[in-house]
Amino acid sequence: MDEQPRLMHSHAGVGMAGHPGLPQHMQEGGGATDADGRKQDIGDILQQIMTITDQSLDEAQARKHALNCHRMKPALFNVLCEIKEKTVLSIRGAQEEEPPDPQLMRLDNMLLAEGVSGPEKGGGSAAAAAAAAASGGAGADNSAEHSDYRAKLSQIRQIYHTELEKYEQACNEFTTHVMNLLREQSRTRPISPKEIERMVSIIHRKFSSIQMQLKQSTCEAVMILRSRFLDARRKRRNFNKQATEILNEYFYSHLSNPYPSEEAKEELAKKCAITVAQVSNWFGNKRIRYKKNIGKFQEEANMYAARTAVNAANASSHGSQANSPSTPNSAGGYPSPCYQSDRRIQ
DNA sequence: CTGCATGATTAGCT
DNA sequence: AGCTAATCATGCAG
Repeated sequence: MDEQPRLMHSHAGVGMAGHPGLPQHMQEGGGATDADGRKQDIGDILQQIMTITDQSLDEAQARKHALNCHRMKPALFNVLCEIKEKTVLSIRGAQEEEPPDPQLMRLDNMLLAEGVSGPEKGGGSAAAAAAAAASGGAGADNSAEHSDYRAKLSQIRQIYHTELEKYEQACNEFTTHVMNLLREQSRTRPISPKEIERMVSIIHRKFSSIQMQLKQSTCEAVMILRSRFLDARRKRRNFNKQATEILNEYFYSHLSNPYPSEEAKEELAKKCAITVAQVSNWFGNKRIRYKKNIGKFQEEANMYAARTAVNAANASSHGSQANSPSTPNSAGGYPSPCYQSDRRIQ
C-alpha cells in the first residue's frame, strides 16, 4: 500500500550509495490481483537496481543477469524508454534541425575554388593561372614561381587531406565506439535508437567543429601563399632600361596628347616585352606624375626631346622626310600651349 | 634603415 | 571602357 511513495523516494536517491534494501519478499507475486503483482514486480526490480551498487562485482553480475532475464524487464524497459523520450528527447529534439553553417560553406567554397578540396589536380593550377592572368603578369619569368606556388599548394592540399582523413577516421572510430557502448548499455538501461542517433549527431557536431578549424587554417595558409606568390604588387619588377626608354620616348614625343591608341599601346607593349595593361599603367602613372611635378621631369623631357630631334635629323638625312609628324612641341611644352581638340590632362 | 622611384590596384568619374 | 587620383607595396640608392 505505501509501496509507491517509498519507491519514488528510492528512485530520487539514485546514486546515493548504501540504500538499505527491503526484505526480499513477494518474489513471484504472492496472492493479490494481477495488477498488484505487476506493481510488486516493478518495485522488486527497482529495489534490486538500487542495491546493486552495494554488491560485489560477481554478485552484481549475477543480479544483472537475473534482472535481464526477469519476465517484467521488457515491459519496464519500454515504459522507461517511453518516458525518457517524452521528457528528455522532446525538449532537445526541437532544436535538432540546424541550417548549414554559412561560414563552413564559405570555407568549403574557397577550398574548392583554390583546388585544395575537390578533384585532384587541375583546379589549383587553373586558379593560379587565373590569378596570374588577373594580375596581368607577363608570364615570362614567373613560370618558375608558378611551379613553386603549385608545389606549395599541393603540399597544403596533402596536409589538408591527411588531416581530414585522420579526422574522419577518428570520428568514425569514436562514433562506433560510442554506439557499441550505448548498444551494450541499452540492455541494462533505457536507450532508444533515437537517442543513439542523437548522440551520434552530437558527436558529429563536435567533430565538425574540429573540421571547421582545419578548414579555416587551411584557408589561411592558402591566402598567405597566394598573397606571397600571386599578388603582383609583391613581385613588382622595374621594367628594363630599354623598355622605359621606349615608353619615355613615346611619352615625350606625344607630350601634347600622351594617350596612345590601342594599336599604339599594342606596339609599345610588343617593343618593350610587356603587356598592354602594363603600358596603360605606365602611361597612367606617367601622366599623373608628370602633371603633378612638371619641374622635376623637365630635365628628362629635354633629354628625350633632344633625342627625338637627333633621330628626326638622322631620319631626314637618310630619307626625305623633314621632321617627325607627331613631335611638334619642344620639351617643356606640355602644360601650356598645345591642347587643341585633344584630350587634356586636368 | 630611410626616402624616393615605380609598377600595380582601386574608387570614382565621365 | 578608359581615365584620374590616391594609395599600396616593393625596388633600390645613399
